[in-house]
Amino acid sequence: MKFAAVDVRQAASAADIVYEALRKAIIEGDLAEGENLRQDQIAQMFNISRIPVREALSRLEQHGLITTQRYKGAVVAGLSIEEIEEIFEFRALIEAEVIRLAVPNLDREALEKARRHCDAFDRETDPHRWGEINRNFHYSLYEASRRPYYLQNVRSSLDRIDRYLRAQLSFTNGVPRAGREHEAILAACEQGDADLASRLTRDHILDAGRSLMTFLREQRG
Amino acid sequence: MKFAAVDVRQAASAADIVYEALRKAIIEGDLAEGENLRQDQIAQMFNISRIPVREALSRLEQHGLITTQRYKGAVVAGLSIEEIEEIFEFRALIEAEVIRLAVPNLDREALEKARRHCDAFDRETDPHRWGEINRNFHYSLYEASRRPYYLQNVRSSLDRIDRYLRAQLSFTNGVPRAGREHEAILAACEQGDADLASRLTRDHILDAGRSLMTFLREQRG
DNA sequence: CATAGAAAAATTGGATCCAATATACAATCG
DNA sequence: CGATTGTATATTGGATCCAATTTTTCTATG
Repeated sequence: MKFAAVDVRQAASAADIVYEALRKAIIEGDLAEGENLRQDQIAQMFNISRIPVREALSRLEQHGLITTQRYKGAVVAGLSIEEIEEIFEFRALIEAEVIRLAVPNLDREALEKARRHCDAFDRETDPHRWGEINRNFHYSLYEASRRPYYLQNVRSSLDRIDRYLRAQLSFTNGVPRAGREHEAILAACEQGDADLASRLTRDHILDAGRSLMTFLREQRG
Repeated sequence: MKFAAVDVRQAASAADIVYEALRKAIIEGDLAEGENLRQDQIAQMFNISRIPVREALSRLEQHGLITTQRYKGAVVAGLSIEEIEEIFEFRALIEAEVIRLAVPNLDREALEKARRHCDAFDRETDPHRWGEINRNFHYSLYEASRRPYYLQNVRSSLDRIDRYLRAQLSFTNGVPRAGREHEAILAACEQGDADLASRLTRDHILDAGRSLMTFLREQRG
């Protein structure tokens, strides 16, 4: 018997849907840090019971996106300046290595894809989309590293600080600079210079971290 | 009225207890990879309902220690040779950096603690304890890095491959070598040579990875 | 005896209900 | 009037029950 190849991914469970929705809302900054997350309220929003909501919240807590206290509930986790600095330092280390490993494997297709995301980033005017496109650009290069575990950690660390990064990109004029740095990274990749791409990626992340720090220090006083 | 200050930490929930117990069993290799984990069976072992068990399993899945399929249940995750290699490579990167950051902060107390764990590792004859003592030794140095996020990732990556490492230490004679490498790392730390400690840590992890690879390739055929 | 199909058992995800505890607010007492 | 105590409400963690689906077992048939 012949049949079309169908993506038979298991339909997402309710807990999966809630988890993804809350994760997205947190990393995009739609849920402010410190905001209360009531199980019942979330359950009603999705028209489900609290059971899958609890499961979703438990997962979010494992990833450090929320904190929970018995009888008190969950709140969106806030990060101190020191914690944010540490995560940027970590990202610089990991992502510099990931792109170093990726460069030898980058083919024409991957480079073209990265080019499209790079251009899209420069053209985009909606602040809410910068974060997404920024991820797409970096991931399109990182994927060639063929290191799923590294990528999982890249994603996890970026998830934690993405909302701050997005806020900074929106409130300051960090976008043109990020765009230029993207161009330089992509050029190094196109020339097959792994060391240069690695150094530029590291600097790109540390620069963004420093900008964010000054932004936050002044915002938080 | 005077009274003693008491640690009023919230008693762990049932889900926490199950999570920690299963995590320990998996990383210590008491649960073999591929082994089925039935919610009902686990619930009965702990005399609780399936609800907290499900929550614990959901968390374990987030950490990559098990995989689940609807209507089929959970199995202890097995890692391919490539996945294990990648995790060792990742650990080498992270832990080399962590110890570099730690060395300047190591005080007399931390060094003495590390020395005790180092000696205990050499003296220990029970294979089941090597993994634990190995962790204690490395963590006692890493903690001085004052990088909680790095340490979280160190723990998470070590969790995934610890059972293979323990098996290899038990079945081959990798312990004396690891002991010598620990000595060298500790000596570099005592001399305040961060770069050397970093290089030695990196080599220590990569060496262990290579030993494990040859062990596994021959074991798996 | 081998095999296809039906029935039974096993197993998970989710809904509803209950117990435990924190918080907010009213009642009481000095 | 302020402080303290009691009570009602809000909220979470867990138990029990139900629905959906897979796996296994049994049975009928060629």
